[in-house]
Amino acid sequence: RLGVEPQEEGGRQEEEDAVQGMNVGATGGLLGAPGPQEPSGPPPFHEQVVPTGSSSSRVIVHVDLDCFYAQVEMISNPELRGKPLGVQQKYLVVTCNYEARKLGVKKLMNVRDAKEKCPQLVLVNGEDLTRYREMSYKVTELLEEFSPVVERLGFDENFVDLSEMVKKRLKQLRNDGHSAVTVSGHVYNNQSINLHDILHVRLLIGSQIAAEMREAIYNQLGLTGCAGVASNKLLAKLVSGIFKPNQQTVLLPESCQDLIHSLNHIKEMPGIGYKTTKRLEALGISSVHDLQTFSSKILEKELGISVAHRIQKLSFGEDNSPVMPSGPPQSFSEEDSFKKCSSEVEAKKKIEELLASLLNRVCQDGRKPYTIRLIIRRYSSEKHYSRESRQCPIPSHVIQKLGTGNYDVMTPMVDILMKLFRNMVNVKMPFHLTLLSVCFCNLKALNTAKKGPIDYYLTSSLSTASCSGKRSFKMKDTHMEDY
DNA sequence: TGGGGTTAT
DNA sequence: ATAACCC
Repeated sequence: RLGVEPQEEGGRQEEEDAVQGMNVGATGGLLGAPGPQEPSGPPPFHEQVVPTGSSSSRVIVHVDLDCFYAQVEMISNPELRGKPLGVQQKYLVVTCNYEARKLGVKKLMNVRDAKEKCPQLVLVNGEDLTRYREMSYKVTELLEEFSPVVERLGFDENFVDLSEMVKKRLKQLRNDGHSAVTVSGHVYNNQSINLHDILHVRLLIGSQIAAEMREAIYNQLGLTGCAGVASNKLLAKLVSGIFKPNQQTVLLPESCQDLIHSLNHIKEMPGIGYKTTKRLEALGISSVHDLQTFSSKILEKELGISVAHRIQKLSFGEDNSPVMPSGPPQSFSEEDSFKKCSSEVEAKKKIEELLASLLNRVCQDGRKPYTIRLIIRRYSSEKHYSRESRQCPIPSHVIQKLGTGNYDVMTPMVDILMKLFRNMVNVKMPFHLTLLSVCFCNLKALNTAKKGPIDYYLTSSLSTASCSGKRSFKMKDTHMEDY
């Protein structure tokens, strides 16, 4: 099931996947040397078990763009190339290019510290995510052309399940009856490749596809990035970061333990976050080895069976979570943080601003949100930050006016949001907020032409009306009562 | 710490 | 509605 353990299901022959008549040449690309050839070693890979197909052994790629926001900014303004560049949100440098990193700038560094370290640092404001978001989806869509199963992680990372593509290429190789399989990019640990091992061969083909993906992303979008190829998402993600800007690496199964033990602390394990790390540390667990060898029973009692089981699997490099196709977003939100907001009118202005941007976005998306949410963060001196939210359904008459552009949808929405606001914040008492956010969720596709017996009643006469993408919602002068 | 996202409970 | 996770 986990694909990490090559031995798992011994010798069944799956005719479909057997590669016959393939002349396996020497190889190595960058690093590969033919593996040791024991006289009574493994059979040639075209005779081996190929546990692919349903669930056994997968080939996963993790694609991770280099300093994504900075790259987008350099494309927007090529004069920034070659200079140390930081992208600023409020008083933070959230990311920076490699020129800036060489000079000591780090991600999420305070602007003052960054300027001190690097006085020549050029800063651009990155609080408006629009261009980043658009470029991000172009990357995902490009990857979806290779294989439809693409999962986004943030704006700059994607997982792709290559298992089916690899299977097809193996078949093709068999039909062509020849050709050496070589690796593209680095092999983790400089491990020797064994072309008689079908798992190695499949991962090498994955590395070739990964290289093609990076080439396509560069040629079509002008972006560079890293890739990691392995048998599950955890390992692919960990290995993608081994050679850092604009390179790729593949993990062969025999080096899996080395990879996970190269983590210095469990907090570096994707899936183990801030809270879990604290709880594990309280149990005396700090290294991957600590977690591997800790009593499962006690861990379950402490963290619950679900989390305990999942993270202990992770500590062995095992991760059976599927690559879930992300598809279109589940929610749209806009937020703004600030030092202080302490009056209702001030809050209303900020909420109107957030809402105006959101309405444009949701309009361009084409689907309609059925739920709206308001999120706040209250000032608190020491407490680790926590947010509060209130949500409610969007009235159906408002939903229907949502993409039409003809009616004022701001006013009823602002009214709803201010009710949510007063539900959370007692405006008769002093308050101090440091963040406001508005979120549209529960998105549903417009009813398209297909008419089930039920669909008929749900169809709105206005549902496909105009949204050119040019018009924008105004914040002042909010009554646009043109019928 | 920003300005986003996701899923699970 | 919150809490955890991810970037």
